[in-house]
Amino acid sequence: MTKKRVTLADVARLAGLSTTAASMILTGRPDTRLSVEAHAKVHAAAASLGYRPNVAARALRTDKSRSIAFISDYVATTRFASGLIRGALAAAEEAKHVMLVLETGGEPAREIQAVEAALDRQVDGLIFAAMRAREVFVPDLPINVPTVMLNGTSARFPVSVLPDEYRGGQRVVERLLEAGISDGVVLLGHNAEVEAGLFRSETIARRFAGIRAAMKAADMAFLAELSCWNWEPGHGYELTRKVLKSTRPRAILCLNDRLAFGAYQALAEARLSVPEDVAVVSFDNDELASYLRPGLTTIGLPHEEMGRRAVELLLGEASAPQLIEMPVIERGSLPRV
Amino acid sequence: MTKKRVTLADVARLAGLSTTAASMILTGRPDTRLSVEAHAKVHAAAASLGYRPNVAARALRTDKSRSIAFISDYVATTRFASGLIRGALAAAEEAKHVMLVLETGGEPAREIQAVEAALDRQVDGLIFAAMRAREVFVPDLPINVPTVMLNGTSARFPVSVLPDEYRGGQRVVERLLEAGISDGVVLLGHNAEVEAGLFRSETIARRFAGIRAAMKAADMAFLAELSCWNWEPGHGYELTRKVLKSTRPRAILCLNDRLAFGAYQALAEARLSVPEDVAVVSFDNDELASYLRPGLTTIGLPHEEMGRRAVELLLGEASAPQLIEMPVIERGSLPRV
DNA sequence: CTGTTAGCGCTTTCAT
DNA sequence: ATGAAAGCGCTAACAG
Repeated sequence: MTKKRVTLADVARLAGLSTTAASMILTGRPDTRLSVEAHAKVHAAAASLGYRPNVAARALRTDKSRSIAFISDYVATTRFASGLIRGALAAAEEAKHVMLVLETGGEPAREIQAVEAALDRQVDGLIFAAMRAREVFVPDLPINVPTVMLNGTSARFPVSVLPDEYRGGQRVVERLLEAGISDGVVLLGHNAEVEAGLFRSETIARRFAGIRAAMKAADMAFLAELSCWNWEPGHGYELTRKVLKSTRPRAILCLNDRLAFGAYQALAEARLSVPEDVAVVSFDNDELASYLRPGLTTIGLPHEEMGRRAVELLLGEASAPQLIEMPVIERGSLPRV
Repeated sequence: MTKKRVTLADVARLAGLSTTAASMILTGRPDTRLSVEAHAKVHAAAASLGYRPNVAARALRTDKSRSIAFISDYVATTRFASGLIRGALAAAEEAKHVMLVLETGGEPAREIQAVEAALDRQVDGLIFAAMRAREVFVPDLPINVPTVMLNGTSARFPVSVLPDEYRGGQRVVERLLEAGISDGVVLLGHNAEVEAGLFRSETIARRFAGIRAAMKAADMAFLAELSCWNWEPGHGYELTRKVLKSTRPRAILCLNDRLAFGAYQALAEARLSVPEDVAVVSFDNDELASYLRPGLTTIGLPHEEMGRRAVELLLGEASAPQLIEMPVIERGSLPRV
């Protein structure tokens, strides 16, 4: 159990060389000219002993720990955005880095602890991730490692990765047009404050902006705009039920998939079929979207790609914010003409 | 940016003491008898400089890195079991540890890399987590730190944390009885091979065993057993549709919430209401369960609790496998009498 | 071409 | 009651 680990000195000894030589050979430094024979001996020794470098020791010496920290409010553990962490994990692995995951619940005290815990371990970089894209609280501590904001922004750290919501908003309208639908569209999930960027998320405001811009460009107007504060299935259900009493929309544009889910329930209750009677299109590409019958056509939040990009920016060089394209996920709730 | 970090030596110098004294005071060693004054000076110096210990250096010296590794197949990033990671994260934080998360996709090569990456960083313990509880592949490497299996088992490492599926199986039947339902129950998601423990998961086999035992104890028999290999909404829908053609069940017992989701769709289509016409009960407590109308009563997989327990076992002392209770989550698809 | 030496920042005997 | 010195495992100057 407590068999001592093999050290570089052991390898050097077995190879009959100095630790310096062993170190140089094992780390593959280019400028050094040790004999081919020496290389062979060291590698053989390392292999036979099962040598593994002690990263802590190396970090102490080189100031490079080959690890990064992923600090998030809730995102790490939310179905909704676990894609962020998965993408980040994959990119980190490719770069032979390891990722610490820290959750803060959005509480300042835990934020501080998390940053300190990460910095104390000499991480090579920090990712601040947010469940809802917005200005992220970053504790006012000295941070002397590269930092990127993921699905959020910070005045202090300009490098951020965000979904291209404006373009996504345009796309959903364009997609409606492609389906031959240019009127009778109900907007589900409107909220004036959010649209003004006051709450929830700046990026959602951009989603609205994109939608408005495309509507205007196509000279379209909504048949109705149904407002609610939260975007849960229950709200989608109630609002859709209500609107169906007074009018018969041709399509429902939902601000997220959970609202769409509720809309489906109300539509089914009213014996209206999707997409023949009423088409539905939405945002997020929640797992839900594939469970629905028919599958929900939705503008996906590219979480995995975002997570990956964040790590690449962190480990490479970058200074500009990055907008990641939101793909149209075709499923069947909105056919093409 | 590259302002050098404050070291213990800086603190000692400012306090006018040796690093030894500073170290002892800051780590709060009990047996030492430095003057109260010395304590005050060191703490003041540390605070004014914003001193933070270098964990890598400390780890090198003490062989304790205050970090653990969470190695999983997919679980870290799956909505289904992100609770595992969240619980583990919370417990690690409480114990002032940090958690490395590694994903292997179930590929042996990546498993090996992950274990090596973790061990190279001197982690204090390893958690192997599986998305589906079963015998987990653990690479055949020397592992000299405490290890616990989470939602899985390994012959090599006896400490494991699993849901108490047998008891959960019994509970669902007992709950049906409480609702006054003792016949007309359809089992949705039967699979002979799985039940025999041959595929998918050993724990699911125990779920079946618990169900069977409780049925027998109550002298009940299923009206029908609908088999399928995968447990996706589509299967639940199709099978329910089919069974409704020939019979009218009083209740549907689903092996997971996704099947139940499909069953709801078929029931709605047949204009049968839940729970008045047909009651539904299920397993997992997927997020889905709360979206349904009415909410789905389900036997929850206690992921968060499991993750938490795994870390506690890892950091404390433990040698026995742990069975975590599966709670009945009441929602409305199965009223009490 | 290869080895010696000196730390990285910290804890820990062991003296004083 | 306090400090000097050694050393964890590794890398990087600098000599040979």
